[in-house]
Amino acid sequence: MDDEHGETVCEDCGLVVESDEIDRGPEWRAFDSSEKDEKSRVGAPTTNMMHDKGLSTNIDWRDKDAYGNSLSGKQRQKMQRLRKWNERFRTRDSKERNLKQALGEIDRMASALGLPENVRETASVIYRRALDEDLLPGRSIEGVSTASVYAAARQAGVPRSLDEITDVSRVEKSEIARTYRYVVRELGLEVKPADPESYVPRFASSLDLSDEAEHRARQLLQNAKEQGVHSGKSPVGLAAAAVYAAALLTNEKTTQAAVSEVADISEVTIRNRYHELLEAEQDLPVA
DNA sequence: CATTCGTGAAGACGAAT
DNA sequence: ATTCGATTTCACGAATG
Repeated sequence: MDDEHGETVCEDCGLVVESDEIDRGPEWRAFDSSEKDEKSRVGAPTTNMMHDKGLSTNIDWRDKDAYGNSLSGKQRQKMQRLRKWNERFRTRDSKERNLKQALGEIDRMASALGLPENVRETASVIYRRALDEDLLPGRSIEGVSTASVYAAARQAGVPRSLDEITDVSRVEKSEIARTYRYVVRELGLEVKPADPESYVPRFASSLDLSDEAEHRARQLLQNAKEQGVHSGKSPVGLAAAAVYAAALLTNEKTTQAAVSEVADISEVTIRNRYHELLEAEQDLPVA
């Protein structure tokens, strides 16, 4: 369990046990002149995710030690080497500034979405690569940051829907989607279509459903998968339908409206899908 | 009364051209 | 850049319990 970000999250499945707790941390700083405040100021302070982990240093050019004494020849050479390296980092200043800002955003969004630590790290890595490959020009830092989080969450098997991502991001959905596709393609990232099953725990949890129902939902999905019932269908929709169907099968009270609410999927879609799921279930008797 | 179900028109998206 | 096909959504009314 990890509750350092105000949420109690199951480490391996990403299930959010307690969600609406307060993430106390300092107010986030202003980003730039175009800072459009309003929504989502829920970021936790970042220490270990700073762009350089707080290790950047300034090295004086004089060959004196902290007491003002001159340095020996050996020491002097050592200092030269250090300066060289330090300078090397400094010349990357513009990129570093981007990184710093982007990582802050990534951390903020991941925190707001209750994503585990490893996802943030993955997102950071993706962003760094994007930066290294000069994918930034023409695209907003915000957009790429968001896309990185989206991709990272999917790769880690704890996907968040595009809508959920959009809620905590500062850019529009269409741009996120566009940037995401671009980044995935350019970086050759391997992201399989989201697995509907990975949404199940979260939905079931939000609806207070039994473990049995949750398990049932998974079965329905696996079943559907084998029969190729999905394909072109929204993974989130399938997950929502499976959860609803499972609730019915285990006689637990839930309405389409409730599922629709937590999954952010229309009732109509849930209806269509869960009919398909149940049909698939019949054609293939439980093994 | 609440919930579920089905429909048809409209929008969004991806693929193909 | 536009067109096409499939999917999802919205709004509504009917049926079900």
